[in-house]
Amino acid sequence: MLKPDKRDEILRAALELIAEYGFHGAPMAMIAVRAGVGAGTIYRYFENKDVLINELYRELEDKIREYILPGYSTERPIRERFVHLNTKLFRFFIEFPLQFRYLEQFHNSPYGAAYRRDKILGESDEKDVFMRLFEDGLAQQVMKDLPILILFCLSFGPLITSMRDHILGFISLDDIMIERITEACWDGVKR
Amino acid sequence: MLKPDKRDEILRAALELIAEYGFHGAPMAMIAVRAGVGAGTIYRYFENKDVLINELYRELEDKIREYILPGYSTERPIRERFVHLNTKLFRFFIEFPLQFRYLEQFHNSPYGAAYRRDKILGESDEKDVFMRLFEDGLAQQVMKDLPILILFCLSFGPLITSMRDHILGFISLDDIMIERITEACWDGVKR
DNA sequence: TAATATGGAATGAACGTTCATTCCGTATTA
DNA sequence: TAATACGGAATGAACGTTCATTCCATATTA
Repeated sequence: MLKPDKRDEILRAALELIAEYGFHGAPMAMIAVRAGVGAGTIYRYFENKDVLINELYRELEDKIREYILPGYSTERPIRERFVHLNTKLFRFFIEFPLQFRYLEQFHNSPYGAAYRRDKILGESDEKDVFMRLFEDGLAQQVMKDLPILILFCLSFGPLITSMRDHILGFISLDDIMIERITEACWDGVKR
Repeated sequence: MLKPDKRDEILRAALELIAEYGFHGAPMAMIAVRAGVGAGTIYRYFENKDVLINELYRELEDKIREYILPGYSTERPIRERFVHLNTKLFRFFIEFPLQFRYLEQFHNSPYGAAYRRDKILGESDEKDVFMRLFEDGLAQQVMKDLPILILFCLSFGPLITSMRDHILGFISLDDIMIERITEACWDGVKR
C-alpha cells in the first residue's frame, strides 16, 4: 500500500528544492535524498517530474484558498473585500516564503503560461474569488472602468514585486507596511 | 580578427531563443544554428554561456536607457517625469516583446537576483533614473511616504504584470490603455 | 604579378557530465 | 507465502564545452 506520508515527504522536498534552486536545479535524485526515499520510489507516486510539479501547484492553490477564504464574505463592501484578500495573501506568502517562491518559479515557466491560458480563456465551472471581486467592483462602479485583468495587474503586480524584494531581504514587510501597500493598491484600482 | 556582426548574430539568436524557451530550453547548439555559426565559434566571442547571458542583459539595459531617456528632464514636475518614464517603458516593451521576455527570464533566475543585489546594495557610481525620480518625489512630498523600493513596486509591478498578459495575448495594450494604467499607478504612488 | 607561406578565425565531432527514468533484486506487508 | 513497495545502480538522452582540424585573408617570396 502506498503511504500518503511518503508522498507528502516527496512533495515537501520538491517544494523546498525547486523554490530554492528552480526546476532545473532540483534533480529528481536530490529530491529523493531530501525526502528520504529512493529515486525510483518517487515514480511510484508520480508518473514523472512534470506531473509532480503540476500536482504540487494544485495542492498549493488549495492551501492558499483555505488560508484566505475564512472570514471572507461577498456580502461585505468591495473595499473591505479587497483589503481582506490582499492582506491575507500577503500574510500567507510571508508565513510561507518557500511556497511563494515556488509559485514564482511556476508562473515564470511554460507550466504557468499553459495553466494561466486555461484559467483565463477556459470555461471554468467555479469563478475565481478575485475575478468575482473585480466584477462586483466594476458593477457597483466602485472601481475604475478598466478590463478586469488590468485591475488584477494593478493589485497583484505590486504584491508580487514587493514580496520578491521582501524575500530577497531588500525590504521588510511588517503588518503596517502590508496595510499601507494595500491602501496604495486600492488608490490605484478605486474610481 | 573577430567580426562584430558575427557577435551580434550570436546575441540576437540567444535573445530570441532564450526569450521563447528560457535559459535551459535554449542549448548552445541551437543558438549556434540560429546564428548561422558553428557551435565552437560562440566560444570565440563569449567565454561561456553565463558570460553570454550577462552580456546580453547589459546590452539590453543600454538599449532601454537610450530609448527612454530622450526628452526626459529632471527639471520637470515629478508627475510628468513619472508619466514619461512609465509610458516610454511600456512602449519599449511593446515594440520589443522578445526583449521584455528576456528580461523576465533574467530577473527570475539566479542571474537576476545576483544582479539586483549588486544594484540595490552596491555603491553604484551613477544613480538609477528611477531611484532618482522616487527620491525627488519623496523630497518634494508629492509621493506617499513609503520606502523607495515600495514605490518602485507600486509602479513597476503593474507594468510588468500587464505586459506579461499583453504578450500572452490576454489583453491588448494600446496607447490609451497605457495612459490609463500609468494614471492608475500614479494614483497608487501619489500622496 | 604569380605562387606560396602564415596565423588566426571558424568549425563540428567528440568528450565528460548531468539528468530523468527504468529495472530488478530485496524488504515489507497482508 | 504471495503480492506489493522500495531502493539505488544502470541506462540512454541531452547538455555545455573542448580541441584537432579546416578555411581564408593577408603577407611574403621569387
